[in-house]
Parts: sequence; C-alpha cells; structure tokens
Amino acid sequence: MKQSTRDHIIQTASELFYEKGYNLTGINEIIAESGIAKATLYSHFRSKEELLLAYLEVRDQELLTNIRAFCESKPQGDSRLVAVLEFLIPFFNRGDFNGCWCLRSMAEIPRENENVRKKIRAGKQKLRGFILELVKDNKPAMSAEQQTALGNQLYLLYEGAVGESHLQDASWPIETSIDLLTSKLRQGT
Amino acid sequence: MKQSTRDHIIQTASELFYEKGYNLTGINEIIAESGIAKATLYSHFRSKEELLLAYLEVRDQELLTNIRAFCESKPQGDSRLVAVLEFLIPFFNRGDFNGCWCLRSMAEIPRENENVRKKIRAGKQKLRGFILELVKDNKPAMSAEQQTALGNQLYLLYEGAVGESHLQDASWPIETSIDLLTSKLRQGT
DNA sequence: AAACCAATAGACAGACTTGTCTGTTTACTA
DNA sequence: TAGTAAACAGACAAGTCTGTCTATTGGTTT
Repeated sequence: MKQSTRDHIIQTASELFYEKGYNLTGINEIIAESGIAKATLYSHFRSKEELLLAYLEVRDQELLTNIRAFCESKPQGDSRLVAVLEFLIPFFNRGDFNGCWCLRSMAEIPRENENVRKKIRAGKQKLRGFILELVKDNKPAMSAEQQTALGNQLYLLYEGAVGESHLQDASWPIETSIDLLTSKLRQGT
Repeated sequence: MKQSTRDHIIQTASELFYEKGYNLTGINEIIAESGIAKATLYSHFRSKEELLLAYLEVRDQELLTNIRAFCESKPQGDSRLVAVLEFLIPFFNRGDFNGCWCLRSMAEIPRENENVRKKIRAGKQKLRGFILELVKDNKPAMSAEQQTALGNQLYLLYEGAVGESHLQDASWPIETSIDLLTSKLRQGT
C-alpha cells in the first residue's frame, strides 16, 4: 500500500527539519524535495508549525518504539536498564544523527510558543515514563522512591549522552554515561 | 570608565541572542535596543556572525570565571567537585536562565558553518579542561585514568543537568545529578 | 459521458532579513 | 580654532520567507 501524501510530506519534512533545523528549512525546499505542489502541502497542513508538530510526534513515536524493542531484546534485569544507553551507540553511528530534536526545536522557536513547547515536553514525558516503567519492571525489589530516583538518573544520563555526543561529535559521552550507570547498579546490589 | 561602544553592542546582542535565539534576533532589534546606529554596528563587526562569535566568547569566558570563583569559595576536597553542579542552582533561578548557549546556537546554524562550530567546541573544551583540573586538584590520590574518567562523568552530569533543567523548566535534574555524583564519590572512598 | 476530487505549476502579496551607503552631527585634539 | 574620527538617522538594494490564489490536469466514481 502506497504511503499517503500526508505521510510522505511528514517524512520529507522530518528529514529536513532534523538535518538542517526548522528555521533553516523552507517550505519551498520541502515541496521541492517531496515533489508535491505547495497547495497540496497547505491542504494537508494549515501552517509550517503544524508540520513541526507532526514531525515531533512521529520522531518521538518512532524513538519510543525502537528503544522499547531494543531493550526487550536484552535479557531481563540490569542489562535492560543499561540497554537504554547502549541503544544510543547505533543511533549515534547512523550517520544522520544530529542530537535531540526536542532540544533543537526548542532552541528555534520563540519562548512564547506554548503549542510547540507543550508538544516537546509531552514527548520527553513519555520517554521518562517509559524509563520509569523499565526500572520498575527490572528492579522490583526497590522501593518506589528508589525506583523514581533511579529512573530520573537514567533519564538524565540518557539526555546528557545524546546532547554531548552530538556536541562533541564523539561517542565517548555515551560510554561515559554507561560507565556511570553500571557502577551505580553494582553499588546497589 | 564608560563601557566601550563595542562592549556595549556585545552586551546587548548577548542578552537578545540568549533570550530569543540567534536567528530570531534581527540586526535592527539589536541596534534599536542598544540605541546605536546601524553603521556603527557594522563598523565594529563585519557581520552578524562575527557578533555571534563575540557573544559565545564572552558567555564562555564569564561562565568560567563565575564557576571558578564559586568552586573556590568551597572547602577543598569533594565539595569542590559537587560545587560544579551546585553552581547551577542559582544559575537556574536567575530568571533569565535559558539553557546552554552552545547547544542553542549549534541548533541554529547550518551544519557546514565550521567557524561557529569550532568556537562552540572550543568553549566546551575549556570547561572540560577546567573540570579536569578541578578533579586533579581535589582527587590527588587517584590515578590519571581515574581522574580523567571522573572528570568526564562530572562534565556529562553538568551538561545533562543544564539541558534538562532548561527543557523541563524545573530544577530536579540538577538535584538528580548532584545525587548521582555524591553517591559516586562516596563509593570511591 | 459527466461530475467530482485531489494534485499540479507557479505567480503573487506582504512582510521580513542582512548589509551598504549617503550625508549629518557630535566630540575631542592639535 | 581648525581638523579628524566616530557615531548618528535612515533610505535602500537584494534577497529571504510563509501563505494565498488562480487556473489546469489526471483519475475515479456515479
């Protein structure tokens, strides 16, 4: 089944937004790249901002699906927690890695744009929720407070690793965060 | 002694760039805000990009000065390492906190702009260098490898805390990173 | 075959942008 | 007092951008 026009537009915009940034990607570029007419785009999306929201949605969705699958491919227990960070290694190596789309988008929109900001926070919230669930599932002996604390720490390490590996254009921040987590986990047992 | 015109321009641009972002701040806004003529600006800076470089320079410089002073105000030893993260609490609370200017600028310039990218990396390198020195000074018993590892971890926690406290608009990431560091330091002794 | 719908190309409006240039005014110094 | 250097206001060029609109084409359904 052929991809719908709408999805095709999102796909193209998504790649361009992520590669070049939101403001530096023009509507004209999006339509040229995806081979559609401008009126077609504007019949599917009321504005460029709406396209940005769709972009954030699919990226967040995709990430969650992928990271979930990756973690479930590991044996239960601590290794599933470490997997959250290990997941970043192939992600970083994929060539089109360009950091966190949330932070990048955040930097590009005006402060008062609550629409986009909300969307960004919602996406991160889902990721944080997933990590917390993962901790609960794999650290059942821990108290709820401990689980929350560990979840937040893991989330923080994840975000730090993404941001820094991008900025430094190197994978050592990922490895550093893995080290930090594993030593933390060893400590707990 | 009156601030030189050049410094005055940088000051104004710096505030605007940090608050609204580079692309969303127009030259006209900078001159209006600082009350100077356009020709004056362009007699001091060849382009907007040159102004961006100056902005990154002074921000990085200022940060390093402040964080250094803050750490030295603490007693020697582990507390000086924790201070790197504690430094972020007043920073976050200052009202005009808006995350890391490096990451924000990184997100706004085209990929091929090596000029700005280099400047950004250089700034971060200095910060990383400072942290490494701090570790060496306050963990003299450690081997060089351990010092480097701890330095990288502390740097990573710092960056994660900045990025996330900004994104989440909350200070818990800072506290989480402090927890992670202190438990790590306890482990070492 | 006729009606309808979705997509097409691309001109256009209107509002931005950076950077240049002209000509004037102010302030300090020789 | 004359001369120099710096800052002034603001018009302007040349380009960018988003979003609208017209007029046309192709395919599907009734």
